[in-house]
Amino acid sequence: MRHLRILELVDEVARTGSIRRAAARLNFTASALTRRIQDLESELGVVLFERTSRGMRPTTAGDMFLAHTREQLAEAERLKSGLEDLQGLRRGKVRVACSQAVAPEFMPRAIGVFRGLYPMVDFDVRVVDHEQAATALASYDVDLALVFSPDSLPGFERLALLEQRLVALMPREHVLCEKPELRLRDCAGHSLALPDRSTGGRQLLDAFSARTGITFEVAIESNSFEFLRRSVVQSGLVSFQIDVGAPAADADSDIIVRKIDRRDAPPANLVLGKLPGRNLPQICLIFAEYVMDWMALMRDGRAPFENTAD
Amino acid sequence: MRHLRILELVDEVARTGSIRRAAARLNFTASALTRRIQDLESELGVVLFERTSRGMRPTTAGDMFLAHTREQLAEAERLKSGLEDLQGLRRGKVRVACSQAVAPEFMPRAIGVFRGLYPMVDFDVRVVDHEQAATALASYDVDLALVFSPDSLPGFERLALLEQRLVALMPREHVLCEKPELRLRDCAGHSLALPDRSTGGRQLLDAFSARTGITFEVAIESNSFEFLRRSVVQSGLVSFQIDVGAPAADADSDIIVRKIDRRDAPPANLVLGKLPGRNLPQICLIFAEYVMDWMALMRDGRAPFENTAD
DNA sequence: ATTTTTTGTTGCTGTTAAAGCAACGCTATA
DNA sequence: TATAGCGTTGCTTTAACAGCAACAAAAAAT
Repeated sequence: MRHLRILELVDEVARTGSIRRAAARLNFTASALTRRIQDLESELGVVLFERTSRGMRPTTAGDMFLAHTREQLAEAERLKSGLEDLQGLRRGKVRVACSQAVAPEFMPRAIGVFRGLYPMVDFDVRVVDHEQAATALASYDVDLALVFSPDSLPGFERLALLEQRLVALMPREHVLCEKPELRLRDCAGHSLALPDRSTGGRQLLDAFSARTGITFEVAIESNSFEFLRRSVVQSGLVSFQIDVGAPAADADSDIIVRKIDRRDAPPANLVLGKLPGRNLPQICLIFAEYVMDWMALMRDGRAPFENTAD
Repeated sequence: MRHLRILELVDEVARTGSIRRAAARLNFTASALTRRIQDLESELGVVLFERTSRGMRPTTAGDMFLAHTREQLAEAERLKSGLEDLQGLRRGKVRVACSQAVAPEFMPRAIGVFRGLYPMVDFDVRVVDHEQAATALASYDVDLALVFSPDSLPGFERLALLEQRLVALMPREHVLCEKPELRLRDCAGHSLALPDRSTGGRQLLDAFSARTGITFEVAIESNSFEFLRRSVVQSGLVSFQIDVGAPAADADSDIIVRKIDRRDAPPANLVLGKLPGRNLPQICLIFAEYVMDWMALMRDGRAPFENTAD
């Protein structure tokens, strides 16, 4: 939609913080960009950007205009999606922020199957932590967020949630394998590989420590779940993970998964959310509903891929 | 905002149902308008209007686009209002649909005082019945609606309501003046001047008739409250009105006001509302809050103008 | 049945808005 | 002090767009 071009311009200027950088990304010249923005400012009778020697910084008015801009652009996307839906073609782009726990298994599977149904749908998936998810939603960088969050966040409207248990990961030959379910205090004596403090799972562990006084031997700490998982095998450590993020329990896996007793780690939720009050494009709604269905199935124990390990 | 021009164009075409009429209203030529719309259609890859021999009729896609259009235009207004609000000057236009009952007294007073506070604010007030109020809100023709409505309507988000009693109007020398409060059956013997069936007050009367079997002598029926009021004096009839629409009870008035017993006419509400989910421009919010305050005062019996008759 | 009116549309022309190029003044950094 | 990066401006070119007159088709009026 050509008439929304100006909005894209100011949006890009705000994002890059520079006219020249924005111009480069938009295949535009800096001079033309300057003019467009000057025209807009004089038309509104308001200065939108503060000109510093380092670039452009939105003023208060600029921030207001930006909020408006992003809302209108998102609304236009929604219209386009709706019109295409009307023509029978389901297509578009779904942008979703998700936590690391669902990045290796849940999301790829979900999207894979979904794209089998709607091949024209593109995806943009970025892995983030809680705060990043909220800000990405707020700035219309993503349409949906799927994060593991113990309690409700502001700026986050819940669409569906799935209760998640904490599980321990350990190598096949580990002594803790014997019990079908573990208490956290059983793990205290062993060397652990823990996710860092920004993750939801770690917060549960820290809460346990604070409550009971039991401390853990943290041999390895990392912000990469994938790294932690490898460390379980390579270094013979015990790590923790969220239910949905744990590797599939197939026979020939090197990693054993054991659930943690409910009393030690209170249930927390994997929650699918959007920006409050925002109307999502048709295709995003379809995908959201699809994920919600999937989560409902998993809640009922009929997990769509736990038993279909390929 | 110049980039929203195309939206205004399609909006006007849809409203007038004709390119030439729309062009005339927009100080445009029909040829230019045709081109703009053709360009838009080819850009969207969708036909927005069905071309009939009598003019233009929106297609399904056109309706979707129109909804989008009106929302975006309204949103732009909101932004403008917000920006002006930021500069300290409170100005803009408030468009409100109201029922006849509040047209002669309540609205003029409210707006008069309000404009004393915010002189830069323009008003567009149109008198409508219930259904018209809802459609006017839905098509973004008005920002607010103040109507007398017994029960809640769809497409109508309540901001405030004020319980209203039914009152009888009669000439000074009328025999019914003696009692401070009337039963409806007392009025049955007298010649009446009634509002027509589209009004809320009349619906209360009809409900009473249906319930009790008591019928009224309808000497005059009209859709004009002003006409009915004059008829009370000129023809010596008894008429009915809503609390807030009744003439001020000052000493030298020719019209006497008597409340109807609660048992006869169940309380109904004067309600201030907006389109559900819509974000109103700043200035409309300010006015809405102002009216809400006023209604709260009246509910507490401290009516802001019943005793200040000038 | 025929004229008149009204509808949207199109070829052509002039105007206006906007993009690109090169250069300028400025500030922060090396 | 030199350099690199910033937004901005004068000038030229180009693309978008509004207006005029005329056209075809359908409805309304005669």
